[in-house]
Amino acid sequence: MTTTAPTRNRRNRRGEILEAAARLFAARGFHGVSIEDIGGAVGVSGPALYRHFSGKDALLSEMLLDVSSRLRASAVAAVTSCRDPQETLDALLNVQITFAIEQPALITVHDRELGNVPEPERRQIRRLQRLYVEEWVTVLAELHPSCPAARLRAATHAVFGLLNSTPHSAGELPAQDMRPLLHAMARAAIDASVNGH
Amino acid sequence: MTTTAPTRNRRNRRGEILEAAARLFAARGFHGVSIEDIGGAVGVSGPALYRHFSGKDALLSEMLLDVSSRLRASAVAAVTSCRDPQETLDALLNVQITFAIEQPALITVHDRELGNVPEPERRQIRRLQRLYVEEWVTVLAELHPSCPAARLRAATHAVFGLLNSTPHSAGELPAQDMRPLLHAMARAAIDASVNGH
DNA sequence: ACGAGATGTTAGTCACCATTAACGTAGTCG
DNA sequence: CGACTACGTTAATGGTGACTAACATCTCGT
Repeated sequence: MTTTAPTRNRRNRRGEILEAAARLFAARGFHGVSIEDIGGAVGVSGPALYRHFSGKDALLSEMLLDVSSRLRASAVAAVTSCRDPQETLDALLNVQITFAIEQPALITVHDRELGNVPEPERRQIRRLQRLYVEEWVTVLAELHPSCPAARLRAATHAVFGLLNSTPHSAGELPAQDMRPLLHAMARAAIDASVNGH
Repeated sequence: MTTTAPTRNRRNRRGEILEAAARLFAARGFHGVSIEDIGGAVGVSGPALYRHFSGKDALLSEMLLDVSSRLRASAVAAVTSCRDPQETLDALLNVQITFAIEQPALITVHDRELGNVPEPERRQIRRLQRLYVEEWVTVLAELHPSCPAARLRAATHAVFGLLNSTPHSAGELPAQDMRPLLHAMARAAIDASVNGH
């Protein structure tokens, strides 16, 4: 019964909370979720959260900081491990697709709730997001040097919108089919965005 | 001086309120905006809103009902006024692009805040949204009869994500360039989504 | 001019919610 | 054995916010 009890019980309360909070924030928005709700979702009640986080804001900050760091880190890894820009672009697509499919709640919160993060860490998250976008723009610029950067940036945001649509098409298609579909659509959209440049 | 005064002053308070509320809801989320905030944004203060709407929920309901009705109506118009499915698809793309570029706040609220609409009208909004999606799926199915409907639906949602990215790439590109860019990307993405079917 | 309706205003009221206080209960380690 | 730490619990507390009440004002149609 109590096989992994000591480790299971102690470890991961923090993680469980972050996960439950992400799901709730994605569904009802930061202000639509109470501390009590989050506690309830992991089986403890209310103020127990303050044993793990200094407050609701801090919880959100940590969540977004974690997401944007991981995205950026994956992008950097993709860029440094590929020779060919084409190959790099594929790798970047896979990073974003994996994230969008495996962590839809986090992706949703990531692009909706930045405004609720208090100032010190807000700046840092924005910085990471900007750097992430720039990884994409740099690769695209290598592939299409004559295309203006503003256009590449707009195209990049559009592709993010496309890929992050997964939460909306929730149960429509199995992940196994969704992945190549998104990849193909995004590739085609990117190619079209630089046509004539 | 008082040319259009009587009409201007009296009429449109309602409209002004809906517009201001849309902007605020898009920026900070339904629960992040107070009645006082909305009133302040149109120069009246707080409870004056209850002269125009029965409550905050009703305000949101009306806003989303209006958006989804307009979208669906435009889609129906596009479908009935075109012979060729290709032409119809172009018209649908233009509908969504126009909306996304001209009413970014409404589009944002439209796909984030449905969860905060109370039950009776929630169902109706969902219905309109579903019908709108089905207009797209129907047209796509005519163009690619062998492609499974689930795949077309997922592709449609992905295209919406792409087109609705405008609020994110806010000032990047002038609307004049944004429009053809989005059109080209969406077209290409759609074509890619049915490749091999 | 007068009463009605439409539109605002300010001062409650009541609920909800983030956060803190004060108080247990285990396990751990000396 | 103790204390120390990690984690929870149930009561405040204080602020905010939706909504209501009571009280103007302005514009009309008559």
